[in-house]
Amino acid sequence: MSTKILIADDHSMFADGIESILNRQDGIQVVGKCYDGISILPFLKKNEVDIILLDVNLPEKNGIEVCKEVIAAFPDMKILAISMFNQESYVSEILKFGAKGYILKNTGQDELMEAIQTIQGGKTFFSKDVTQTIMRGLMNDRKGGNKSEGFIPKITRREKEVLKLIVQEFTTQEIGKKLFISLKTVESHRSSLLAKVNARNTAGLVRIAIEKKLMD
Amino acid sequence: MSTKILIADDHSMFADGIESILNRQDGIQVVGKCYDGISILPFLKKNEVDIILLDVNLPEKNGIEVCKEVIAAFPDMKILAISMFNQESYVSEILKFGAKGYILKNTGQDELMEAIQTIQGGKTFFSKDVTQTIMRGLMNDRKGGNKSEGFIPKITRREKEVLKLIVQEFTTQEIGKKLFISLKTVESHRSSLLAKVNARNTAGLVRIAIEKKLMD
DNA sequence: GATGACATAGGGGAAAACCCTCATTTTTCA
DNA sequence: TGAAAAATGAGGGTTTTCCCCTATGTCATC
Repeated sequence: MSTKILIADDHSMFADGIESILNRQDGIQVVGKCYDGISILPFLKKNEVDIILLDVNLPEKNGIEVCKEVIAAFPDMKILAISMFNQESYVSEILKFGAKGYILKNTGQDELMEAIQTIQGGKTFFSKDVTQTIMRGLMNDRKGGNKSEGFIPKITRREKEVLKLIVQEFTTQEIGKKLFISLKTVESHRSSLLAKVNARNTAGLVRIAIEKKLMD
Repeated sequence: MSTKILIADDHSMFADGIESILNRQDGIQVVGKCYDGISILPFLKKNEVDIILLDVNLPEKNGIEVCKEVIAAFPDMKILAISMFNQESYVSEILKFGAKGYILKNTGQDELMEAIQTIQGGKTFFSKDVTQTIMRGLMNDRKGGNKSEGFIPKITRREKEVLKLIVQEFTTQEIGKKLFISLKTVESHRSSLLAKVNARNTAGLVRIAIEKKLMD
């Protein structure tokens, strides 16, 4: 009776590597790999899975969205979030949606095994660095108030088109001509974009778009 | 007589994973792992290595720097660059310094093996996506005429301060107050910045500033 | 068939960015 | 110790962005 693991990461080299590590371990069995966010739920419906190793930064549908959906459909699913970045916003966001642990990609395989075993045992697990980040975040929250910083906005198809053109230095007018829509419509999309990413101006919009890879 | 490989990546989970994959292969032997840029040269001086799998985005000293140094000390060293990002600037930069190949972290293990064998055979290897990126970059160069595109403009100390604040969404007026200078002065710096990076507006300035890491 | 999200688009106005020219002082460095 | 580079700033203009408001047609979904 081994622990069944699903790996969800768009970097297949990474996913394959983890699989190779885990399959050498006793009592652990990698039952599947998903290279994007949308194929996870369908997989879970057809296969038995104990723990999902979930990359926070997935294309198409990011890890936080996926986590929300998975927990909604399978409330007891154990999700171990894995991320490149030790960002307080990611950590707190995905934990809010029911992830049982959060580790960084620069943690060693010993710690990975420890995390899996801890979570399989029903407890939670966090990398040391992550714990620190959370603590720092909490302290800042008390100081800074209760802004829901870092939450990932959902950008629509059209908004994304506009966003790409903005980042490519086209003006609102030029974007209108390119997309065969009115200047005013482009302005609408710009406004929505600014509101969604919580930016004050184009500079912030572009920075956040790049930081959060909103154009992929 | 197996191919001796050194893995250089700060995400040890990734490095361990690759190691696990490679060690299953015949004729390949992972002889070491480095988790930062500075430990690579010392390792090479003490160990025999055929191919380095080098992450482009290393902490402390990035992959491009490392590549330059390694090739300077070991001109025949075969370096396969690995990166999360398919950015033309990274690709062309590290190839300029003697890397023999460039693959993305989202390529599968088959392609990884192919890349290693190709490079070990003395040839070069690039992911399909990367090839496309390079081609696009070259075509843009030709279209753009004979400007030395991608050349790094020299940003002055003050300009850099202004730039940082622009990227942080401050307006010209606010920047003036923060730096105790006139709005007009800030406008001057903005103009110089736009001209130096060859951008049409703030959007481009911010994008290029991030792409070229002008704020470090 | 209603509800909600999305895309469309207009008017009007305030603010910010952008562009040109020019000039003075300060720093840097060869 | 000069010349070059950088930093400062003004006047006066155009363009673009940003921010309100409202409104309509489409499409999916419940």
